[in-house]
Amino acid sequence: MGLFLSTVINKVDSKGRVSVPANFRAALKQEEFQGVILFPGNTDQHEFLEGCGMEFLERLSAGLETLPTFSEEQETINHFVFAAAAQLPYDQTGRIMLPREMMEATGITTQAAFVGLGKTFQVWEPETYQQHITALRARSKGRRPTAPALAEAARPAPKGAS
Amino acid sequence: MGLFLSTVINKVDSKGRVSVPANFRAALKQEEFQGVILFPGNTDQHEFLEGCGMEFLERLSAGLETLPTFSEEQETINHFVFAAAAQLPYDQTGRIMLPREMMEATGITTQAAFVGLGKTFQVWEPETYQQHITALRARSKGRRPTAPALAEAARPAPKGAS
DNA sequence: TCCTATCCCACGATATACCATAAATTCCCA
DNA sequence: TGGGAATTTATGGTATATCGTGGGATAGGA
Repeated sequence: MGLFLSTVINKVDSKGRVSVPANFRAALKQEEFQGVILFPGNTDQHEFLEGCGMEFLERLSAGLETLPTFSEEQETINHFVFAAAAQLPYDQTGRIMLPREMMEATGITTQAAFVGLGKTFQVWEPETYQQHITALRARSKGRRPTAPALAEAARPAPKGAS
Repeated sequence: MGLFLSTVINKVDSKGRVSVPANFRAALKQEEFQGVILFPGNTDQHEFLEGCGMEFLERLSAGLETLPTFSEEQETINHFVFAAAAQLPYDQTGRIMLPREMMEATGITTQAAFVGLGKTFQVWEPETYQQHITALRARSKGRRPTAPALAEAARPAPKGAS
């Protein structure tokens, strides 16, 4: 399964269409549903969209089944993720249509930043994202967040682990 | 899996193309994706690029899945590694195209130094790298750098156990 | 009917494929 | 041991294909 990598800013036209970056589409090429899933990102301030492929959602759903059925926690996630999600197929040139309410919630008007985060991605209004990433950087100043994680990955074993 | 060894300086042409050193490519030969991944090295001062193969990133991604989905910690690392990463396939002669913003961030113009670091490598503007290595040398003056005992590393591998 | 979503084209920018050359290395055989 | 010959590697230029983008046509639903 491919990973979503790098950050791309694409234009949103007057009809609400945006090109999904070609490498994002490539990461989802072998999936059955040809398109992406978007749902509101942060539950407090809906300032960005979370995105993924259909298979990821299915895995997430499977993970939620470990929580007690009808528990408040499970219900909360169900509402914020599944109920609010939009299943957006590509048109023939690889574009999707952003639902109006998602554009309004995120402030996206003429541009959208696609931010690859590995198994998922995010969609932001570019300036809002810039502020977000600046804040993130300031918070982790001095620390090197990548170092411990890389040491983890460098370990020889995890290939066949499950 | 091969290791990235030695330091090579290659030319960057007017289109931003650079040859990945042949022995680096050999280290990634058996990987599915024929190319390299680059992302900003130091998060504070982006003066060099970190490089690796796709499988390395996939293992890193798998490691991050042990963190809670959508957690802040996971998201922070994702932003610094995946969002800033570029997936660069070789052309038919083993070259990659350096993204413009990476060249600007590192000061790379006409030359790039590929520095093998074992499981990963780095890409520097040659003069900047020279300063860096000089500083490193000064800092370790008199001391003698040591590595973890080899016996420790050999232990987890049951294959050749005595 | 009107509105909106999907399809169908067409265009410009740019990345990728395809060539060709030169330097360096390895290989082979005298 | 030395001197080519054949490969590999790095590098440069040109052509082709892909991607993002825009606009118009068509179909379907309210």
